Amino acid sequence: MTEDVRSAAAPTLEDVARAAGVSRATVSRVVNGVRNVDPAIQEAVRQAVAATGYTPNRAARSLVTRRADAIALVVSGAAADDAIEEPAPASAGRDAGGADEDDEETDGGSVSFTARVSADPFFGRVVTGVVNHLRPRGMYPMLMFAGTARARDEVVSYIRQGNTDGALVVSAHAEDPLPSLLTEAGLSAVLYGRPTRPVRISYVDLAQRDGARLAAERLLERGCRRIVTITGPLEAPVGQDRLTGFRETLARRGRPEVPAVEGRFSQESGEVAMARLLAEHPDLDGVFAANDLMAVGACHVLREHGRRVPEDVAVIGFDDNGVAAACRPPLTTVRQPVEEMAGAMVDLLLDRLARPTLPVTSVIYEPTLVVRDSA
Amino acid sequence: MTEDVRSAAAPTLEDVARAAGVSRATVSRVVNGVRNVDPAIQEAVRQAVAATGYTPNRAARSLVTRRADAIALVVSGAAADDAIEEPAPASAGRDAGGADEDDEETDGGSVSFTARVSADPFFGRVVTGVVNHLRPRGMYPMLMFAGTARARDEVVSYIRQGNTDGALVVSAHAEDPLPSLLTEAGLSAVLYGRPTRPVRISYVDLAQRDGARLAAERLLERGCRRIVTITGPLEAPVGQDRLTGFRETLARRGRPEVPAVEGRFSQESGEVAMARLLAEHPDLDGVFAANDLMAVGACHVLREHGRRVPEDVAVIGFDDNGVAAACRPPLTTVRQPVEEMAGAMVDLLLDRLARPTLPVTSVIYEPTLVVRDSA
DNA sequence: TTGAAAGCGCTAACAT
DNA sequence: ATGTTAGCGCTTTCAA
Repeated sequence: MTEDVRSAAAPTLEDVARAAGVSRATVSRVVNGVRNVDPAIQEAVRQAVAATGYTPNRAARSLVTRRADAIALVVSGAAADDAIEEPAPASAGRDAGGADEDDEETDGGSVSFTARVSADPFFGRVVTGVVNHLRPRGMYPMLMFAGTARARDEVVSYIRQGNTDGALVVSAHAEDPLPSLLTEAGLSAVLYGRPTRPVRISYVDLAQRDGARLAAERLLERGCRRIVTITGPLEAPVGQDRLTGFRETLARRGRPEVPAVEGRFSQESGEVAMARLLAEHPDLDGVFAANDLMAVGACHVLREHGRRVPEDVAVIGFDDNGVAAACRPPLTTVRQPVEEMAGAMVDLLLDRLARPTLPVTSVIYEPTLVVRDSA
Repeated sequence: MTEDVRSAAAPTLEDVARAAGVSRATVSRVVNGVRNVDPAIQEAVRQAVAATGYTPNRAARSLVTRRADAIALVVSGAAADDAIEEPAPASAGRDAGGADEDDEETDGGSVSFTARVSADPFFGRVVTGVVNHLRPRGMYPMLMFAGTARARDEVVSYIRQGNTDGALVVSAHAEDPLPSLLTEAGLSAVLYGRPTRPVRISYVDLAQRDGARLAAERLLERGCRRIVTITGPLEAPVGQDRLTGFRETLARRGRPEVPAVEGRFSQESGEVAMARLLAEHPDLDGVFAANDLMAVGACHVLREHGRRVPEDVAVIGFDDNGVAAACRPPLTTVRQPVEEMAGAMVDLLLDRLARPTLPVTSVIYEPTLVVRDSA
């Protein structure tokens, strides 16, 4: 009973005020860094805060400020029509032991969506970038998935209710109604990647075409004569831009024809595309895959068809995720500084929240070519 | 001015009460599903809620209930001494373009920690499992990383301040002071994986030794004569348990000697370990790697040494992450139903929060062997 | 520059 | 079964 510091109810502004011999209002001002407070008093308050171990009650603050002091990080991206989603892969029998209701709660589409998300290191990089950049500000993101129309609506209404002050959204590479929904609802949001349709919304993006150009030039330098490409989903801006940039560069160098097969950014889709390209163009000697996962798939298929990488066929990926360095051979790829870009999203959103009048902006990063062994 | 439904301040309990012709308290009761409310009135209130588009203000509710209605999902796990962390890998020059302050804000250790986290699909699976299981309950987790002592302290105090009602913690496979800190602070938490030291805390785990047994039996069945293993970090329970289970089974079958090299669960560490095992035991014909990432690394090294998998050497992994199926050859592995287990963590925590008197419990899942081509 | 006081929207006694 | 009322801890006019 000597130290009544512990386990007592959390100290309030009132307690600090009493300890410092001032009013609640003054303490509040000091805590919130408002000017016009006598330095001496300021110091006294600080002491009292330290002595009492005071820490503001967020709920109380939110109630009056009408801000949540929290932001959402939503991984979105199913097509407008969720029926397009692939069915969950048939795998070995389910294990016993637990919450089977899980399957009922999670609507079909969502399963493959989240599987895709956890399979692509890209999302992990965005998430870590955001979390790390938010941490110094004492904030943590609420993580949400919007893989189905229903989930999307829930996310929007959750945010509308003021549970978060804004949203960071990273689309799973497909046309996505979420950005529009958010802005229409008057909510602050920042995107990773430019929106499909022109929406008045801030975003962070990579100069995709420049990246594709880098890849094309590298392949050309190596003297590749028969170059092909595995694209991303063409209904998404990333897919389009990488293809366009690649083709333009090649065209300018006198190669107007570039065989292309569309992939879905998964390793498997890369394998399928590579097999097809190989069948149609047995003489190919250079491949640009629109992301690393597909490039890895391409390498596997090439090897299985007896082609050596890079001796027979040069391969270049995109992203520079961990898989690129771990691949055999290590993948030459176009690096996208995902973590930094995610950090920029945070800054953009926080700025916007601080001054809502700020205009919508976008920041574009430049890609770099990371040369390893595959090309 | 006709429809004043929109853009007016959010409707409050008061508004609903007025619309329904009852008191605030009654509306509150209905909204919160408290008994003792006349069915007719209940219906009237519901109508009013729908008509006004009312939705509770969380801040106000939290202020009085003293619950945040939010939970934390913390990915933890640096060793007690953060200095142990590896330096960030030296890679190609940094790109221009942005927030360089990021490096100053993020202390050294954290970089490699988060890199490791985003590289292992395991974490992604936990996260998606949690998010998907929480969604039907209208909740979203606040995501935090505790890769350094500082980050860890911030996480603990954030939770202590009542910003979340409890925490789900998944340790990055190493001894971790976080569980103790949390319980000592009287906070509700549930772990993924049993704690290193016996702490009175609920957790969800896999029957690790059974999983290792499955792998051992498979290798034996295939007629492997010289079996080795690449373990996980031995200071972590997972690492220990998988090794112990593996050795015990083999010993019972008359193979007391099992060469083992310790890995760190990364692909690269798997490669290094495999190379060493190959050098020391050129006659090996069966490998059990304590996770899929290391198994993939092992496959690479084996191939580079001219060994065919599975013809010359059989390889078995653990986890059944996406990489296992994508590997060449597809990996035979011990499946851990990570998403389900993450869902179980959610249930455990939510139960605990609902009835704090509930005893600490643990639920153990059974692993299954997924046979593919590598063994 | 500081203090007094009025709520923010909600829940939970308590009274009816 | 329903209503009345007293705050939860904080910010923010408004006076002084």
